[in-house]
Amino acid sequence: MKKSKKEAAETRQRIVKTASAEFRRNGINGTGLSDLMSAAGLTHGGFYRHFDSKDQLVAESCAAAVDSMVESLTSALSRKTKRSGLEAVAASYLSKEHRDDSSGGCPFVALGSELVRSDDTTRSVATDGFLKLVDIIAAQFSRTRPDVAKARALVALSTMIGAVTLSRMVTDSELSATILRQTEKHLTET
Amino acid sequence: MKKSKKEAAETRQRIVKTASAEFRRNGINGTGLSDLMSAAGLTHGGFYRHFDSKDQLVAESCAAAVDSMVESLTSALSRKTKRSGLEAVAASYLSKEHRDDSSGGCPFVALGSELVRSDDTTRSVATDGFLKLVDIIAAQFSRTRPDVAKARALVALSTMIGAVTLSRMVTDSELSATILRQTEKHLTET
DNA sequence: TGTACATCAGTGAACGCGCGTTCACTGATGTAC
DNA sequence: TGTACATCAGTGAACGCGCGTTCACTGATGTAC
Repeated sequence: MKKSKKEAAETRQRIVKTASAEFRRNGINGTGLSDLMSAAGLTHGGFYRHFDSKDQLVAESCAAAVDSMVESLTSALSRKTKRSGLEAVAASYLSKEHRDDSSGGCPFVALGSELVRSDDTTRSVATDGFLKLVDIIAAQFSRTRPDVAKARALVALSTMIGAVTLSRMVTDSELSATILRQTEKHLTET
Repeated sequence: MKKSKKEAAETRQRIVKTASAEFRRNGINGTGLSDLMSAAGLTHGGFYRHFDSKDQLVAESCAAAVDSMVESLTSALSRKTKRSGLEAVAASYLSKEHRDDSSGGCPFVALGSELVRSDDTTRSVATDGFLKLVDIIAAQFSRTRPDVAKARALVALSTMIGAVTLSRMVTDSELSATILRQTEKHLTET
């Protein structure tokens, strides 16, 4: 049953991609390796041919989720439907589509409080990922001193992460929409 | 071994209070009923004399955590060391003390992504609690129209919740401090 | 190029463990007469 | 007020279950000659 090196590498990639979505959908604690491997079309016994532990997969799938987020923001910026870069990012990040797409959305929202309790490797990966997103946003403040731009980006990202988290938590759908709308308005006006 | 009604009520209250801290410290999934009951000075078998399920305790301890947060903000406001109410709230909420006190701090930070996946009862409790905090902050914008004040409070709270979550997640302590400081600065200047 | 053999991706069963929940039991509390 | 009895808070052992991890095994792949 051995697969070729190429196939094995593809399998590994598929596990990471599946995990990246499943962890964001059900949480890290809420996703068992058995379910996860089934979702990737495999049996759970093979997991340890690719990874040393669940923690290692968590770290790698967190990095993958950040990468998809970088792509998403870059794509929102390239469409340029808004006046400023921050407006384009905010419109995309604070959309109902993002709120309703936990498995494809921002890992800091989907996994926020779980990442805080993760091991150092995962938290390092998350920190690097956070800084990547900060840089993308800071680059939009082209007429601002770099350190000020970074500070503004830091705060804008914190605001958006908090807002989407709350918009998902709240049971009142009108309140949920208000949180997104008012946050977008606030970021747009600043 | 039966205890008096008064003692039983005290025990129940003690379990909720302990749970409220333990859930915030280790997460909901990370806190077993057995450990929790030990922390409250009891054996785990007695749990179901007081609660129908773990979920019920989660909901009640979330409400208790919100109450303690209401107290904390009210106290910060009464001290009046700052120029405005929002500044007083921000200074307290965005302090290193709050960042480093997960078990005594804001449940939306400590449990954010877990609350999103909790049952409807808990999410309702969380929603009510969120609105309580919003009202406290909105009341500080006394010279503003009520709906505008509420909107501003909504955004300010989202910002603070996102910022403290990230300041706890990040592995770089300087970055962590920067997130808190810049967010406070931003809220203070607005 | 062809053959013999080592490698190792993937399978499926099993491991110990801690989880939430249940239950028989104890004995002080609270109630009925 | 005193006594007999029901109640039920708390104990400690046990339940089934799913978790992360391990392992013997299979057989196609990759390598050495």
